[in-house]
Amino acid sequence: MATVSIKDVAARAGVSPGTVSNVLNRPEKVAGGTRARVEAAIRELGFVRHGSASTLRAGHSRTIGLSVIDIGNPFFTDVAAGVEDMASERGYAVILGNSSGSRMKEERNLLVFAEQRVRGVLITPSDEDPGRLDRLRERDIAVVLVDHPAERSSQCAVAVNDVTGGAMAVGHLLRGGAGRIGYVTGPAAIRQCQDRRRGAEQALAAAGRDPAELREIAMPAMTAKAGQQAAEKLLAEDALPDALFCANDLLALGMLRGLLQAGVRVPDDVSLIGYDDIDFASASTVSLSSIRQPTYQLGRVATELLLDECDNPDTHAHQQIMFQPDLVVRESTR
Amino acid sequence: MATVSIKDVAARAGVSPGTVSNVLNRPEKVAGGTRARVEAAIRELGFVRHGSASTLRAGHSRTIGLSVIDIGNPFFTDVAAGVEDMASERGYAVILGNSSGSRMKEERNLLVFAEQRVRGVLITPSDEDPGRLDRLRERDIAVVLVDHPAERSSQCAVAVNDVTGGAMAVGHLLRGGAGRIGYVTGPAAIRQCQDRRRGAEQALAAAGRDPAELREIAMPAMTAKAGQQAAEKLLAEDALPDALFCANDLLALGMLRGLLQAGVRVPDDVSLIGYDDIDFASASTVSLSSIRQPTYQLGRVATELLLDECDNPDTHAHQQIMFQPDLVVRESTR
DNA sequence: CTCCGCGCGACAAACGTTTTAACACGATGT
DNA sequence: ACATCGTGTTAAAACGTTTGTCGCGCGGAG
Repeated sequence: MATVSIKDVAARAGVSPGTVSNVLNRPEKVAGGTRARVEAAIRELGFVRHGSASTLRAGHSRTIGLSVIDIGNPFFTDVAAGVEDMASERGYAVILGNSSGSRMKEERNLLVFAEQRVRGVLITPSDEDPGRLDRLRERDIAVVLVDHPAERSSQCAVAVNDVTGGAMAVGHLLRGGAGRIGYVTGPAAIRQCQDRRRGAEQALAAAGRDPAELREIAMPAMTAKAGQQAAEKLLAEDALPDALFCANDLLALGMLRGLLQAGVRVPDDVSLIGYDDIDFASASTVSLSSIRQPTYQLGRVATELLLDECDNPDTHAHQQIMFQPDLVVRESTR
Repeated sequence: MATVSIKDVAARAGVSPGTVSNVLNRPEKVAGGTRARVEAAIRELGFVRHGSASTLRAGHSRTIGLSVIDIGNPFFTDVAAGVEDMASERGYAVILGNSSGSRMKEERNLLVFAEQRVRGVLITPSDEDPGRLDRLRERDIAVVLVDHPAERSSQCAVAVNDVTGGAMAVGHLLRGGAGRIGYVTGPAAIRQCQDRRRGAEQALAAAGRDPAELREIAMPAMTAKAGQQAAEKLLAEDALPDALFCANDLLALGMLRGLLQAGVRVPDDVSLIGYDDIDFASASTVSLSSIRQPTYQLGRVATELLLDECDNPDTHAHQQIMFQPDLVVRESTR
């Protein structure tokens, strides 16, 4: 039958509703005996607090939103795992929003977050427009950028240095003797793609080469399928580069499949390096060299910053944290 | 400046709050001119409905919960994609809960769902105890089982025939001339593991062999890491089976890595087949034979059933839908 | 013996929406 | 001219919590 409310619990325990609420939210304020009686009543009646009522009255929820670009990408799954662990340690629930790289879907997810009155939002923005985020902040919703450097110092952000990562990747290719290098990337709006390219160009320059040599193959998505299409595109032309740097491992795995199917040998004909070092990178046909990032940590730390901002708004100091990536060499590069 | 409420909108548009609510929920009930005025006010003030207040008063939310066993497994990511697409087409938001195979976490996620007063729950249960689900139903929360057959006809369920799939896999191994066959599986509590084994045994019996021959290697998780550990376990013994059937592709990929590292050739020394046909199965060192399931469809259809049950509780007829799997032969099997 | 302070609970007023019943007002039919 | 009806809108009562204020009773200080 109908839902059991705080009133029913109060009646059963012989106290007032307010006291039940206190037991729930500030147990230390209520005397031991009373508390025990209330807790017993809660258990017997199977009471579960009405989150909406609580949110409505209290003005805020115990919920945070997480908006990612592609939940199908193991990189984001790992981040999400870190977020979820930290959030549930602190008693928060996570609403996940997947933008699939579509600005419209991202927008809609943020709307859902706003409607649910989440306490804060973790977001890996799919483009550089800060407007949406400002609108959230106007609504008293804390925002922490994930895998994206801060746009200003008045906000928290957690990122990994993508320029360094890009330089590591291409530096490694150059040390392997690569001549012409191709950069397989995703939508131009995605900052990670830009930064990794900048790093690649720096590595070229550092080796005394012209950064403009870098041949860019841009795809509309950063999935394995897109990677395979990039391979087809590349093969349709005459001259294959000596080495390919892919902006993430999914692209690289798709590229690898595409190349192998066409009889191109990796790394003998073409060196190939990815980015993210997802689990599957080491399991692929030719195991994939890649750039490793502290993914799970990224999620955990971002969540910690967000919850600190929520729970201690006065003492909170905004932080911009930048992790460093690592080069992982496997079979796909000379 | 606090949040803008329906009252502010009403004042601005010169109507009563009730009318604004009508514009929001039953636009056809309000006259064209008024509606336009209200909509303008909403836009100008940047009003966004307070979901909690709405849920509180209406008695139910526009939210469903999705509880999966391992969001790190691409199988579930695909299911989740189907769920999310269908849900957002129908105006529902999805709260994702990942149980990581832990009963306690599953329990906690269901509690969060209950607190949020989700309209319904999609769940791939991590064990066979129906008690939790009954408790949800008592609270008027619809439940649809995903990738799990119904326990009774008074509920909806969407599944893929795992017995058939298991039989397909082992039948294929037998046709390849396999002698001793090993079954690498996960926790005994997971039904999929049991059913796939039953199918495997049926295939053995059908080939005139003793089902008891099937050598079972059970692991505590169904991840790539567990698969690699299974390989180590197997290699520590004397006699390797001729063929291995892994209960999912992650186990199979881990097993593959473990075997290759030890110098075992696949499929020459050992045939290997997985289950789920995740994207990465075709990209692995030796591309993986597997059993394909209509994953995305599974999510979509399950959500459709759930929302039908929520939106048309009277006319809703419970359905149990069973899809059929497909055999995908690649390089890892003879 | 009185008074103050304090710990513990009760009371009641919100929070922002939905929804029901009632109402105003023209149009329609007799 | 009157009753009837339909359309569009309003007023007000919920929904289940949280929280600030207040009151009670008890122990210790004066």
